Amino acid sequence: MSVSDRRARLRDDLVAAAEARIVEGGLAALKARDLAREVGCALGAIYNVFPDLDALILAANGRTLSEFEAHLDATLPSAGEGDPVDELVGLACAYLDFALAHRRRWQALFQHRLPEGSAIPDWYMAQQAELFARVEKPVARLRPDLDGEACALLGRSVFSATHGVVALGLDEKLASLPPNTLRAQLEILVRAIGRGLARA
Amino acid sequence: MSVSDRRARLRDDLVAAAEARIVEGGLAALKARDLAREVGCALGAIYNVFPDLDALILAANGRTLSEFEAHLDATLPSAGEGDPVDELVGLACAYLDFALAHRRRWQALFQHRLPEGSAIPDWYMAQQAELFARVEKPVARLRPDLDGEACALLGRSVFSATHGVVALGLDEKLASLPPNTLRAQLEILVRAIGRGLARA
DNA sequence: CACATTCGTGAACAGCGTTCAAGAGGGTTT
DNA sequence: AAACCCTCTTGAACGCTGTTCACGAATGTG
Repeated sequence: MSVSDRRARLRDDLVAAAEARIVEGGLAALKARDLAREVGCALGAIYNVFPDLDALILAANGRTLSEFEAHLDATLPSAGEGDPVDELVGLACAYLDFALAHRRRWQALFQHRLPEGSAIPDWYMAQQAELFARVEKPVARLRPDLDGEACALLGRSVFSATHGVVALGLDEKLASLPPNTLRAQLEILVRAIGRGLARA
Repeated sequence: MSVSDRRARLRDDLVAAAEARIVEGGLAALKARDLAREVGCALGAIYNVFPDLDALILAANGRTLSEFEAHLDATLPSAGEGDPVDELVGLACAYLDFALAHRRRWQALFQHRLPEGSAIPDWYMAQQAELFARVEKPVARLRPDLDGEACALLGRSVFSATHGVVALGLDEKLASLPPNTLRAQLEILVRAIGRGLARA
């Protein structure tokens, strides 16, 4: 086996182990020594593949983002056909479903902060942008009068609002809501946003 | 000076020092040894006043919440008089203004997580509930047909949506928006929510 | 087969939150 | 005033963290 093959293998194993630790105990449970033991490598070997643990977490979060996009493709195959408001509600519910199904990994997405000053990789930014684009499309159909940039901003805001409702709804620090209640609230709110945005 | 006076003094000094550290470098910059040096006490003395640093952070965050309520009282003195939608927009803008003016302390409010399993103090939950109540009132005026619980839930959801727009709008991980752009988006979205909720 | 270079290794380092045995101090009783 | 007790204060020490680095092994090359 070549060197770069082993490297790639170790990389995948580490990301998988990181995901497992996140699923089991959240971001706080991700420890370098645990990972090394779990994948059967030396402690220092981690730092041959990733510059630091933040980069490893970013890789794991990238996988979560990809999985969420796959989830959207699977549950919302007919995008761009029906009522734009219904589509926004569908996107929001899909977001909630994914958060509920992969709670810890979803939490890790925004719980993780990079140390002051270090930049987010371009590939990660691009993955986030793809998500915003999904929301942007129905917004553009809802408001054909707005230009591209306005739609992009509005799409981001609608995503942000959705995220806020889900994030605070599941937050244990705020006494998290039962899934059914939360889903009902989300639907009410996103539908209100859609209706409120429809006619300027 | 009595013992409990010194204790109270140390407590206040520690919370003030914690706030200063948060303002200067965020939650991550809050270190026990720095605090001890700053207030001129021994390292262990911190743990005579607070069970751990989480409790100290909670105390600092409690002060931030109180300050935000004072900010609301100061900038929105005439609550319950005008258009409920305008009031929601005013609350949202006040939230944004506070977040901009006290960015690091505001971030600390929700960036901080308690270690798995430990409970949030009642006084902290109560302070959060007061905030939700502020949003609940205009929601109730907007929708007199809803009962108290429905209004409480909806108020929480409107707050969550507002928070989401502000939080992701200022998030460096997402390329944070300029304040003016963010304020415009927030106004558009909250107004849409208000209009969308108005007529069921 | 010999060499050069790269990689894997885990002990070591610096820093963290938290603890605790020991000593100092204030409050109460004699 | 003196002796006592108990609480508070102290900072060294503990266990854990992410990260580094000199060293030995292993790989690719001439």
